[in-house]
Amino acid sequence: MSTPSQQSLPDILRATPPDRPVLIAGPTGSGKSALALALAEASRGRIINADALQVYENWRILTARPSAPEEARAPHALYGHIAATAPYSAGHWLRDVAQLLADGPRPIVVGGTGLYFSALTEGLADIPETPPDIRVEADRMSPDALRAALDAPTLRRIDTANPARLRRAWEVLATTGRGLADWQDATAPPLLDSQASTRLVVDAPKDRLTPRLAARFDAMLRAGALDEVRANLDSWDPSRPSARAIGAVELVAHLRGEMSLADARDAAIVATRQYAKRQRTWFRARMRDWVHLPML
RNA sequence: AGGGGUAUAGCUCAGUUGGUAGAGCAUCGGUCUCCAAAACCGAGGGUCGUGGGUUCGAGUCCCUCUGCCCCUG
Repeated sequence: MSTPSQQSLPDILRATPPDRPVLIAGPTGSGKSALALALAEASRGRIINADALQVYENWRILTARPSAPEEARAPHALYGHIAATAPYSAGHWLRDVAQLLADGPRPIVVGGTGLYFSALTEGLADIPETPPDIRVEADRMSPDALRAALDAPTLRRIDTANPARLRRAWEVLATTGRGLADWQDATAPPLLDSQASTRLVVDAPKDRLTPRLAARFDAMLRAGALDEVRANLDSWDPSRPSARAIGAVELVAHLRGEMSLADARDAAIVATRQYAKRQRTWFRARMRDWVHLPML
């Protein structure tokens, strides 16, 4: 990853008082982590992870988590603090962040998970966690059955063609007895005041990012990604949230002899590219009023 | 060299008794208030290897050539 130029950093710092929170969003491989680190070093801030997969303890190489030497250069939080077997979601993350914002050095929230940033700056309905057994039940139900059980306001609001959204809505209704739409209407103000924080998006043009993503995956392989995946092989469970790391399923398939390394590599790179596209779409549509910086 | 098979979208393949082509994946665009590196929605893309022939009409039948695969020498 590239280091931010000496020119843009002072500009950013000048615009941000010492205690002002900084948010840095950007697609994978856009160099946002390096920017965050430089900023944290220069302003004695604390880097807070906003990436759904970098929270898992078992993936360091595969999720491009900051290395130990990098973590030593500035305080880091919410990196690898969750066990591979544990459930985690936007709600967990927001609660973790709330504690970190309560006190401590200036927060520099950096990551690529758009939903986490939206939860932080726009709010997230404070819905109780769904118990595992309810979730299992939802997984077993057909889309039609889920639809039939939902309340009208929620059905009107969600994408009823999306099984994941149907399941989520049903889980909320089943555990709380209250419709998802109703909960969302009661969403409390966001944890972070957008006006009182510096919000940055690193724009990464497709033409420049695509070759980088391929090179980065190859670098991960050279850095020992296969060994990292091998260490997860015995307890591998594809249904776990931590199993969603891009490249994990592909490399597991290869280690099990179901796919050549070349095919696994290609598939992982394709998945990475598709992910970056979704991130770009989110940032473009939902972060219009953020400050957009060009990728370095 | 002889025999057989095959050649349809970027890739892997479907195309019924001849009526000017479809799918999955990829690509491109979008949606998304908690499994979000997830899930979902939409769009573009093919002179059907070449040249002839039969026919009102050929991806579909016949012949030529070319490429690839298998078998035999």
